Amino acid sequence: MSLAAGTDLSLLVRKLETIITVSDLERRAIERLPVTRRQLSAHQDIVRDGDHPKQCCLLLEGWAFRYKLLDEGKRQILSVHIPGDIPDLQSLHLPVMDHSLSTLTACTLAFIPHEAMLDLTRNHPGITAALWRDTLVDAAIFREWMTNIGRRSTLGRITHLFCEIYLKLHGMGLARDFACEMPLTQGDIADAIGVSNVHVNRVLQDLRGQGLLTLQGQRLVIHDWDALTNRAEFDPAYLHQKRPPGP
Amino acid sequence: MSLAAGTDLSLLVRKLETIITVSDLERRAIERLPVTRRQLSAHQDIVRDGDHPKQCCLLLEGWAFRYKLLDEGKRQILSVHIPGDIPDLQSLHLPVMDHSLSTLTACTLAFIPHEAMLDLTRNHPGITAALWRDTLVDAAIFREWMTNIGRRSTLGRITHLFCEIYLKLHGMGLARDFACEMPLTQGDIADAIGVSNVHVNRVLQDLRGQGLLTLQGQRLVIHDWDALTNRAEFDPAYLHQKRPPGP
DNA sequence: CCGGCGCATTAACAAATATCAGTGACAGGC
DNA sequence: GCCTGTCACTGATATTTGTTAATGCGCCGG
Repeated sequence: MSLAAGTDLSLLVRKLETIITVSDLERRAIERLPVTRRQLSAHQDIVRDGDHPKQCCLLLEGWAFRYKLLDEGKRQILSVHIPGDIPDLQSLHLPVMDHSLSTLTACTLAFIPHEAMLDLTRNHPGITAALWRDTLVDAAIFREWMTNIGRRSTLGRITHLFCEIYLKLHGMGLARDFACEMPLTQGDIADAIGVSNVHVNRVLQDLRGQGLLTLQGQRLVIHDWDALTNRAEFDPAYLHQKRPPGP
Repeated sequence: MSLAAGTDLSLLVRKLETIITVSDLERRAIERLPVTRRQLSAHQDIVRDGDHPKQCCLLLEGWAFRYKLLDEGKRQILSVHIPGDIPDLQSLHLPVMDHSLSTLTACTLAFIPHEAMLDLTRNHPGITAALWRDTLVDAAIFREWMTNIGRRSTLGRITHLFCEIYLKLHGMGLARDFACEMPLTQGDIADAIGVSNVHVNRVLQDLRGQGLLTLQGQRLVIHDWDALTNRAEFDPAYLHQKRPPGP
């Protein structure tokens, strides 16, 4: 808990507002939540497969991702998270983690005790519905990823991932003009879309060669949004964003 | 609404009991829900991508599945549902369907108006939590499927799918002795695990050749559960079943 | 009883993708 | 300023998987 708590939690309010309308009463209840701020460097696990967490975390700054590890070091990345997300909200009702959550870049996190979140939901059915809905959007994104991994070409998978990340950032006001940060390495992208890192490299070169996008350092620039969404068969409906998702 | 409504809805209670403990008060509230029973034959859409449903359906008899369609007829199956499931519960908070729901076999369904479900959740926070949790388990299964499709061998994917289905049926008392119905065609399996139907055929023959399972007509018999779960790298934790999942 | 249809199966071949084995650029720690 | 590790990138080769096309079987309706 800190002086900045109100500020930290206003990010959560902003996130919920991309999904529902938040009343003043609800806003105040949210901003009264006890939070513990913590800084983590890149590639630190926040919760691990098998853990029984007693708190959720709100991502304030930086990127995080969820993943599962299989035999022989195979890894599947399950989701990518940006400021405003609560990547382990599900732990509120599923006591045992079935996957891990890790920082991708250096992050600032606000930890909120489950106790406090459950109190909040007990007293504010509207917030309960909003948080429930947030986990449902999460699931909708999983469904789209399944489709991406199972049924699209590698080129389609990569472009679809980029379109999604750009729109998520844009929805939180963190990107515009078809450019954004892209801290995922080629190996991360590979583990997110179910191919090898070598193949990601080759397809990225193809995409660059076609002039569809630039990916340099940690920065993605999309040169032709319409062409890209076509290649990806990208339809943003699954993101269930409140406002019409014009980038 | 019908005389059989109480009976129909006791299936929902049984389902929730595999996940939480249901009080008598809650049980009575559930059994008071207004339901419309309907029979559908195999391969009928229940809700379609883009629809704005005004009700949820409880699956009473038969199997259903969710799917997305892509260009050129590609299809990704997202989940398989058995009696006790509410496959479109998410429509309670996500007004627009981002995928379709269809019967796999002939089905009996109980439709419950959103209005009535929302009333139920307003008056029974415990049920809200249970339903929310049910959608979270749904999402946990999506995560496992993503991993399955993205990072396992075709043989692993098929065996993993079979292990999951068997345990889900077992959890609802619909299967024992390592045998169960399996109405999925090879083409359905292919669309669930992201490979071609021809390849599914080849790998199934391999599995039969190894004596791990029998798949004849519409019936699956698992000959060596331990060997199968090993091949699949199957860990049932992600199903979040209340009781320890010994088959 | 026949015809049609969906499903399982097969083979031959083509395409996509993984694997392996590197190279070089760059950044951070000491 | 050097060492070390990570990351992007490359080429050769091996595997896996998809595609296409054809066959046969069993079931259902007329």
